[in-house]
Amino acid sequence: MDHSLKIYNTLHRKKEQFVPLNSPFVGLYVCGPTVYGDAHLGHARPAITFDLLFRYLIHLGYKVRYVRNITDVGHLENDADEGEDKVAKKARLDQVEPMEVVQYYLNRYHKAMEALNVLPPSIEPHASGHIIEQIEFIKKILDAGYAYESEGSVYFDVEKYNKDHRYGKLSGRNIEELLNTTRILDGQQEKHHSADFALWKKAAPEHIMHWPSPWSEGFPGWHLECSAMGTKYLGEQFDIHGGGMDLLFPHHECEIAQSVAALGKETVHYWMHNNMITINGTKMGKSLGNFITLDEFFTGNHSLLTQPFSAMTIRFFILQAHYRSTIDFSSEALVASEKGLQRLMEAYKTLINLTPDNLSIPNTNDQLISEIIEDGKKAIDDDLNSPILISKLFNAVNLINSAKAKTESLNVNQIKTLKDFFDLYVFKILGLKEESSESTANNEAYMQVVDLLLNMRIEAKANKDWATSDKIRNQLTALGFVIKDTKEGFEWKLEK
RNA sequence: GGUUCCUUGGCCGAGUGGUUAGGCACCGGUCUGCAAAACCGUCUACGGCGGUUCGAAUCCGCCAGGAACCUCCA
Repeated sequence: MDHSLKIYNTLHRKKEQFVPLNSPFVGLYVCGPTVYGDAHLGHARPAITFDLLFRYLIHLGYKVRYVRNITDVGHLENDADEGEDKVAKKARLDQVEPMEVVQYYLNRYHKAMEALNVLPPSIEPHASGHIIEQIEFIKKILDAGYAYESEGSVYFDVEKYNKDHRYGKLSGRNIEELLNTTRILDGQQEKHHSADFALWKKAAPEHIMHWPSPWSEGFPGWHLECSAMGTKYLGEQFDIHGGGMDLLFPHHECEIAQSVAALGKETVHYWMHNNMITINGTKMGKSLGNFITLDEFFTGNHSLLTQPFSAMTIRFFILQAHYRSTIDFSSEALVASEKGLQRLMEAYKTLINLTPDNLSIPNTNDQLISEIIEDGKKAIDDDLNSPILISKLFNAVNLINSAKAKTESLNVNQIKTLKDFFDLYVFKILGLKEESSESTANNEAYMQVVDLLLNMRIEAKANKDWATSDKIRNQLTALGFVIKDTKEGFEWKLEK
């Protein structure tokens, strides 16, 4: 592939040229949700970030296998190796089967992702559907000597691993200190060290989610699913592993340790991490209780929201910040995004309906247009810098609007070039789309009625009957229509 | 306490050792019967103190404030 995509590799803390292992194939694994509650704004970020990457890699011509897992077992509350399973707890509270919880929230997650125009991944494996693979993975780690069994559970031996390899290379932690300082204080009987993490947990009698294994009736540790399913579908070595920055330690650190212990080599070439969404400067998170679900955004039904926000506004809001920066949520910021997105989309419509100037009319916009396009491509190549790309799109918006106002000139070739630019970057790569306005045949009559009214208003205006013309406009406005007077007559649309 | 990171104008948010980011808001103008929309233009910046440099908001140090991870979180 001929491209110059650079991505920031958390493993080396720098941007690196992206070179796939087996071009034209690219393996991409992203940590998906634990399905025990509705998706919130924070879930939208990795989904959209890696959707952008997925779309761009496809555009570059790669055959991408995108795996995004569903965690439906093994994710415990409070401590990695203590506490109740999140899904099981929800099931107990709601008095339903754990798999009912999983199915219910998974359906809702899919619906939210579709609204956000996030492409479905190639494979969406469930942890509970890969218990056998996870058991096999544990056996390999045991055989290699980096795990031990203790009262029916199996733990990863971090201290031993750290002697041969470096535990903490991704997160930059010095585990030796951790081991030394916590060893004595640790009250947990089963584990040799507090830093050790569970690969397999023996199920307590009241535990409702458990499977047979060589060690006990139990369930797999949380970190294991990604190692097992990632290598199953993408191979023992694959290109990109993504997820939220909060997963860097311990989750991704443990994944590396598991892979190296079981397979003797590192699995992932590029680690990518999206930053958090903050609210009043503090992380928005499930456990912090300050999150807003995506449904609440769509309905506006939350005390922090002044109005509903569409899925595309959310998507645009997220894309307006670089994925490695925190992004601070506020209703005000979302209103700004909503208006900006509207302006971008309007400009596209304007562009399509633009009457081209004669080719013989000289203008100097060829250079400007190629600069905009070149800079936009460079931006996305530079570690997916969507905010810069968007700023370039707005430069194009400016040009388009100026052409409409006849202060700039665009010929047929330039219009075509700009349209291709928008089609590719706005719709295909950034994944923005028109809000669904069902202009079906059913609406045909209604649209003609509005046109009729506005034509009557034109007549009234011609007769300088301002009372009638204002009455039509004001009443349509009150109903939610936006009326624009133009040189040619009028334009209208229905807001929301 | 340990590790890592951040601090940009009214708000959100890029970027950078010397050249307009962009969006939203505000203000002035063009257009309009009046508006809206659109267009043009103006205005608010790089936390504080030192240092390196011809030049730093950009590099270094210190200080202040904030955040993330070190327990589950995208």
